[in-house]
Amino acid sequence: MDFVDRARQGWEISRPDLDVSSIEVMGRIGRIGALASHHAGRALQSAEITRAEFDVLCTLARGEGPLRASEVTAATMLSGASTTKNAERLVKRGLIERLPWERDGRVVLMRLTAKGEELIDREFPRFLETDAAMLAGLTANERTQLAALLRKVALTVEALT
Amino acid sequence: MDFVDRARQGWEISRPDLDVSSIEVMGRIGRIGALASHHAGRALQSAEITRAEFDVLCTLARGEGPLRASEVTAATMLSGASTTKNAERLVKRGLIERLPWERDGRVVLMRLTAKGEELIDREFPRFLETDAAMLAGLTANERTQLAALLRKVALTVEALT
DNA sequence: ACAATCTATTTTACTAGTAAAATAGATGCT
DNA sequence: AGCATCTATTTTACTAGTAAAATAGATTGT
Repeated sequence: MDFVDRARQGWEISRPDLDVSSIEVMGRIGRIGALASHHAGRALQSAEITRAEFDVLCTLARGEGPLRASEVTAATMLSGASTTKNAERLVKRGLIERLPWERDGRVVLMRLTAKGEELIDREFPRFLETDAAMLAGLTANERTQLAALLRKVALTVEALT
Repeated sequence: MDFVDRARQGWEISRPDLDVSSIEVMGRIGRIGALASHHAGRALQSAEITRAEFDVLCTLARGEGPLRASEVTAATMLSGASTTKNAERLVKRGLIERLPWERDGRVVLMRLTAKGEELIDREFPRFLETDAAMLAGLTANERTQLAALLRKVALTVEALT
């Protein structure tokens, strides 16, 4: 009995006429996402960094070369204002640097510093381990299947504007 | 090519030694969850209600009878302080009411008003429809499979404290 | 019974995130 | 070229969420 089984049971009793089957997938995605995010947040406290800041660093770490602020905004799914604030905090901590872009003076490029790279080298593998631990209940085959199904959903959802 | 395919490609180039396969599942869960949540938030603007407030109302709607504030806190995964604030806003809008519990004076019970029930009757089916639309790319069989796999993950993750 | 302790919720003080306005640079049209 | 328009980022003013302290009621041990 997971959280969604209990929720579904509740709806069955209070609104038996509704077809709530979509929560079997979407409700679990929301719940697992929130739990995983809380977990990661707690794990990152030792690095004195927030989940959002870690997301920014990961985005930069996996990008080829510096990224525009707007690219970071798109990847993190936060507002542009948030990107400015996160960037300020990360610059202050010496984890990233901002550079102008000579081809367009409006653009601000963001890049990891050596210290930022180190933080990712240290924290990202730990992050991957906790993520992997959450999939411990599945066989390799099930993981592949699950990834493929989620990929289909992701493509549908990303297409909805 | 969804968001995670691009992220994975990035890691492959910048950190080819790391096994980032867990993001195939966990990264997509996070991404789909965030997109779905943004979507729902936008849809609820017409009802002048936030996602968090809607979650509180749904929790109460599917519960049998009034729920304790602490039960709402557990279900929404927000802090107790947030439950107090959300409850205040919802009481002010006449969508819920707070009652004392005679068996324990510390406890505050929360219950939907008729107006709150109406809002759920109106908005929850619309919410289910958008959720269902996100699964449009899957066959009925795939949906069942996906739900079963996510259920396993949910049970693992919920067990991690 | 009553002091110490525990528990549920609220309050306080603060941090993070946002929408909309402001700023500054680029582009297009004549 | 020059003015209107568009675009990228930052600033401002505000809302939502939180941790920790405060409050108030319950429980336990003597």
